[in-house]
Amino acid sequence: MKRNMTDLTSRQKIILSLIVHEHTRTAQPVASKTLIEDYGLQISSATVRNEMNTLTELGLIRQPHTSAGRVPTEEGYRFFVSNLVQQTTLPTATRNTITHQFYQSRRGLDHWLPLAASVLANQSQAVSLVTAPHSEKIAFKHLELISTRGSQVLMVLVLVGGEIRQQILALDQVYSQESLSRTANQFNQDLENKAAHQIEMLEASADPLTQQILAAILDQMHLTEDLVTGELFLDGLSNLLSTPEFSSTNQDHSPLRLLEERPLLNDLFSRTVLTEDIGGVQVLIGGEGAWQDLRNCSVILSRYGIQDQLSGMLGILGPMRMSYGHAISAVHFVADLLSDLIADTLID
Amino acid sequence: MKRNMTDLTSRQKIILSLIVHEHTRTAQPVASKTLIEDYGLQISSATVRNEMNTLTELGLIRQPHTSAGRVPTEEGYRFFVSNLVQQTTLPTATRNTITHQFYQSRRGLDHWLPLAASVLANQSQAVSLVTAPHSEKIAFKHLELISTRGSQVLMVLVLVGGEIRQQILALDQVYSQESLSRTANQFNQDLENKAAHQIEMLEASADPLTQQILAAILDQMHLTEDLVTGELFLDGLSNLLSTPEFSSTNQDHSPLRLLEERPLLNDLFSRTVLTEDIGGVQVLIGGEGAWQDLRNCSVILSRYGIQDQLSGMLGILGPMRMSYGHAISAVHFVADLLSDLIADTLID
DNA sequence: TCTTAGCACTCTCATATCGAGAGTGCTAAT
DNA sequence: ATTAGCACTCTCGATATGAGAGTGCTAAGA
Repeated sequence: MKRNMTDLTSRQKIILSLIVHEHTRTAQPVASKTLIEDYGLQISSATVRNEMNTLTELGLIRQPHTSAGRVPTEEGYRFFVSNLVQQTTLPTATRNTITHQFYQSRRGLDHWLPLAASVLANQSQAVSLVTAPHSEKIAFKHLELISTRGSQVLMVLVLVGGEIRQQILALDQVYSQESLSRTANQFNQDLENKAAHQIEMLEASADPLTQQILAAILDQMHLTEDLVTGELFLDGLSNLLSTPEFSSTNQDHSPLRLLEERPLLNDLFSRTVLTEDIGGVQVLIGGEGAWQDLRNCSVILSRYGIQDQLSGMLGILGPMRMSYGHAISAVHFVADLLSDLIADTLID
Repeated sequence: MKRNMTDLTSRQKIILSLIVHEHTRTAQPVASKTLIEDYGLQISSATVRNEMNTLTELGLIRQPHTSAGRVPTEEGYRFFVSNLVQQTTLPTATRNTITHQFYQSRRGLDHWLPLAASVLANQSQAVSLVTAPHSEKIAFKHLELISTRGSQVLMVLVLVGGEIRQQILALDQVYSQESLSRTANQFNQDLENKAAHQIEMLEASADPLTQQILAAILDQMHLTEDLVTGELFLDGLSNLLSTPEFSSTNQDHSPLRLLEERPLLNDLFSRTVLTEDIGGVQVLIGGEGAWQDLRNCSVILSRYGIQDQLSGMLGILGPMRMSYGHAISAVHFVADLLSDLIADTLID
């Protein structure tokens, strides 16, 4: 039973908003009296209680026990996020500070991604996660073969989009750096911008070195890989742990399992933001029935990068009681910022 | 007041060992009766109590309150680790399983390091941490310049040891891939195996492209960088959190701060294993007075890699109450294993 | 019909009390 | 030196109690 805008009077919306806001602040059930005192409502507490009753019947809030204040339910948060949350943009000062940090740091994803994680964690006071971006269409850009010791060779493969793969190859015999370079250059001429299936259709060479390298290249390109095979940047773990939801005795660390187990993360990503276009922010409240581990958590995710070329995921994971307005803005802003930075340095 | 082997009778040593063992198992204070019942000691509980008294006076164990069993003190653990811990090698079956996992996985650090972290976490039931290895003497091995878009160039710099640095350069004008390759090849001939200070002494070139690239190379090589600037692999966080020490209400998440803040980690590393030769395992119990954050934790660290060439750190962080024998063996074994693997694929 | 003052009612939480049980330290006997 | 026996101490869970918070309901007022 999905509620929409029109099911609630504007006063009910205000009260729900205030409950969410106050509960987010204090982590305590919210009493009718608190509402009129702290927010200066021009109605009596009895009226507020009546409205609360209605909201409770609608399943948007609940009382932990008979004589306690109210707490938003999962549904309540969903309604709030869908219909009531405002301020979809970060304060200008904050935006400037963050932007500054990015442009001040050394150029390159290896600095930007941890920074993004750190910014997200600080802004949201939750755990942040950022995956390295991943080429969407995997195509050959450049190859380099570096002789190391004996028959061992370091292969550096650059894909269109800028992803770099490295691998140590044990070849059948010792080759000179010269012949390695010659072979690499040949590949660079022949394979530029070609995808794996195009490369496979090319005529096979008789040269054993070429054969071995080609096999390795295709091998690397076929590692279509899950989204989070690459690096994953986490930050703000202590934020999550110091939250009352996790400190209380009824310990439940299952949300953290999600962060440690790549398959779970992959599942989460592929069933949410992966289906979205870049730029859209998705909010998952309480696991949405699908992720038992996220029972008491909310996740805010976005894809970033360049559509159809290079993209990654970023987002935050926090207790269900969180500042959705701010958190969503932060995720949105950082995703856009990273996308812009990547666009500036895209390798195509 | 440092105790050594000879300060304790052999029976006292046995009792201390048993207390450590039992407490590690149950996380509870150990009673004299438990000891004789569960471990079949041929003496009475009263005798055990007398010995316990002595050990208490020596500061090796303590009682949480008047009528409770005994718990090892920090000092007690230190004595145990220094003098009593046995079995410095993992069971053969375990060793084989682990080795198999490594040789079965795809070749390369990017697979080995996370695997090492995972193995350590599983074996120790604690948090594991593994840093990517780092060249000890930074020297030029190979350079590649790849034209991307406009005046932007992707620079891939391979250092002796196999470390790969990449950077996007914004050059003063557009250069053809051909001239980029020519310049790169020139560098490859001139700079092979040279360290930064040797490169600086070379005669400056008048060519603007060469100048820009050289500056970027030196810039990268001068990033002497802290040890853990590179990737850091963590695993087993949930192990630590599900431990009674962390679940209890007297929450203290400070140990986790250590894992999130690079400067702290750097400090820890540089003041411990960095001073050791590769292969030695260091055990820090209760922060050893220097790290307040580690008050109730123990850390077992080792350096791995190739002496004077390429090395990284790995280890575990767990509650002070841990299976030191097993944990130390695990750290030792994984470090050696990684060192061997790296030796096989070293780029020199 | 909507609002609100007033009040009884319920439930939590902090505090105090209590007894059982665990485990010790000590003493005296072996 | 060891140990049986016992008094003693302290924790911990159970039980009781009272204050206070917050509600729901009722009846009066707008």
